Amino acid sequence: MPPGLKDVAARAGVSIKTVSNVVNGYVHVAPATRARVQAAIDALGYVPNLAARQLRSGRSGVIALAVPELQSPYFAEIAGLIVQAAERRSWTVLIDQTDGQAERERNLVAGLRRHAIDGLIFSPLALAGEELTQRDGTPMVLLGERVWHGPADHVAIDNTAAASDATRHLTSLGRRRIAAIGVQDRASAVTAHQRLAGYRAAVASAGLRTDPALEMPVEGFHRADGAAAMARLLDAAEPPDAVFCFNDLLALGALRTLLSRGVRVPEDVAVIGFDDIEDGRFSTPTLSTVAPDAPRIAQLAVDLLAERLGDGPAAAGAPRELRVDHRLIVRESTTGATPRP
Amino acid sequence: MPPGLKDVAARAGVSIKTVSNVVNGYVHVAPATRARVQAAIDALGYVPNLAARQLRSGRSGVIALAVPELQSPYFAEIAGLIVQAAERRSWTVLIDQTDGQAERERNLVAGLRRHAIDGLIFSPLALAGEELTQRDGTPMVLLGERVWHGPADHVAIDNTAAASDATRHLTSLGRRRIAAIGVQDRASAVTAHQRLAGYRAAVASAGLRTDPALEMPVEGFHRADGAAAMARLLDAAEPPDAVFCFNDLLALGALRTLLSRGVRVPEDVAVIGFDDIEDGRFSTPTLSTVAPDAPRIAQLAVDLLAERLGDGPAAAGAPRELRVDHRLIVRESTTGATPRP
DNA sequence: GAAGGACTATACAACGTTGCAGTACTTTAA
DNA sequence: TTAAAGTACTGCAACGTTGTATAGTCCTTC
Repeated sequence: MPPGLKDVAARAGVSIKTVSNVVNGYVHVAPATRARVQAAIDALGYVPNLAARQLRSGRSGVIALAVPELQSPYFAEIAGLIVQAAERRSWTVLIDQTDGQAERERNLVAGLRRHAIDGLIFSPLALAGEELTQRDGTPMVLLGERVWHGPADHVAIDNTAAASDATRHLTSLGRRRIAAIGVQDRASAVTAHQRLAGYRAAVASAGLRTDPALEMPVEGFHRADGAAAMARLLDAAEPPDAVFCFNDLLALGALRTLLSRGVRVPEDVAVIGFDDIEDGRFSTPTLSTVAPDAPRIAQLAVDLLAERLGDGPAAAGAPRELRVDHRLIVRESTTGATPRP
Repeated sequence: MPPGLKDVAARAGVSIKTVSNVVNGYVHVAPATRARVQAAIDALGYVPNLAARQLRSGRSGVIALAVPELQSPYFAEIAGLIVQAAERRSWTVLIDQTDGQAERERNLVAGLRRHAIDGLIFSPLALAGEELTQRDGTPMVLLGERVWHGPADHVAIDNTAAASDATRHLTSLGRRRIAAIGVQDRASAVTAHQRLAGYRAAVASAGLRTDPALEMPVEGFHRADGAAAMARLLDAAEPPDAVFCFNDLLALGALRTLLSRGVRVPEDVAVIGFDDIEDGRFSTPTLSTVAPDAPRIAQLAVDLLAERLGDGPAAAGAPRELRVDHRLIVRESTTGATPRP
């Protein structure tokens, strides 16, 4: 049985409440008393019981982070960064994997964990729009989604602009038949819609014709999906001379198909991805991509949540929409080999 | 203010304890009463307060998983699998990233989270041996480490045998100068030591001479470390004709260096890794590797913890050591191109 | 026809913590 | 000189839940 305030109090010869005051850094405690209590705490190895503290205060010090899947390097990176940012506020992060299942996402939003968490940082995949209304009062910050006048704060890059940047990079290299891999029909696939819109805009503004045959739908956003989509593109009547993939995993899959069929990258087909995951820096060829400012996304998400959780005046305001920078990273898959590392 | 048992009880016209009994599925509740209580629960949207429950029962329903880093695909996969396995027992998993820092690992073992978690699944990197003694009573299961008569259960593959299998695959292809990438000096790097031992054993049993110049040390186990180590090998007087990398990330980094220098894989240098991460199935060439039975590792770790947490007789027994299977996966990086996918 | 058992429901006390109110003493201000 | 303000500490209640004890009812069974 681990020691409680009671045991510390008995050993130090003070009341329970005084020990509590010492633990919580209350100012009006005589130095001598404080030292005595602290000695007892150290001697017994007292650690506050968080459950009891939460029961009293209503705060758990735990926030949840819900992502579609941790296996995806981009989400793994975001998760790591958010954990770091939360640590600076001495919060613990509970990571929830939704696998993109609407049911699980709905549970989260409905507040399944209710009492257990103080706030939620959520990267939705299956849900969008009004479905994302947090039913109970738990503060929520959304990642990577622009919810149409949604009730929650959110942090995201400008997906449309970023997709345009990537596509424009391809047109600026003189490519004429530029394919897109990553199209999704589902109304909730907002990110895919935005990237498609950005792609189309850039294609059109380069004076090229958009061609439905070049817009490849995918089931998921994994390497296998990218590989399969690329195979279909190569088997078509008029194969593309460049591909914009909606994330790096798709791009790496596409790369695999191209190389295994002897298609030269970037000479025959240029490839650009999205996310700047580590894999793309070591693939052959290395992968051009669009890099969101992930550390900033993480920091802002945690900061926004902190504001909502604070007791200050900013706690309850209108939902805020924060935009984070992105930048184009040019590597071998679009411009060819660079000098050896 | 969310409703509590009290509110449900008032609405259903029963005592608080009866509601508690319904919630916990106690059998001796009259069907009519049960229905009335359930209706009240649904109407009010009652959700049990986990903090209060934990305070009473001492159990939080949360286990912690501590891994060096989530960015590493292997750990991300393990984490996902453990979360799934834990879910079947309706446990929540709190993921802790140690970044391989001894200080953080010590904190975990010392029981920093004490009251908050029921058990710990731990993949140590910086700590080994007696340092891994769990100070407070929290049950712990270790992953991937054989702690010398350590006090905790652990689950691991036979690293030495697996490393031998990988190396033997290279010798069986007729390779004569086989390098190893991933050597680590630190006494706590048990996994690296075991894989090195397996490598040496296989080299020796093939009648080849072990050569210190072929055993490449690394700082970490990332792509960049593999790339740098491979560069050093290629710059040496007698470059190898095959490389066994202690994990797939190192191998992918090595692959990058080889290909960017125009070295053919596997014709000039064969490469094999360890872990079977998804990246290796889509790299060019695809990566031969050793695949631990990760789902089984996850399942066993959770099962062991469950036994320790159970009130049954098995709760307190001698530490157990469970061995999990592995298998060799041969792909292009050792045997050349396969028919197109 | 009475004793024993199964069934249904309740009351009360804890789990460990903190907010609030209160006591006793000391210092400052009018 | 006395009221007011400040300091140092204590005691009690409450957060929401569940284990134990208890009490009444109904059904067996000898």
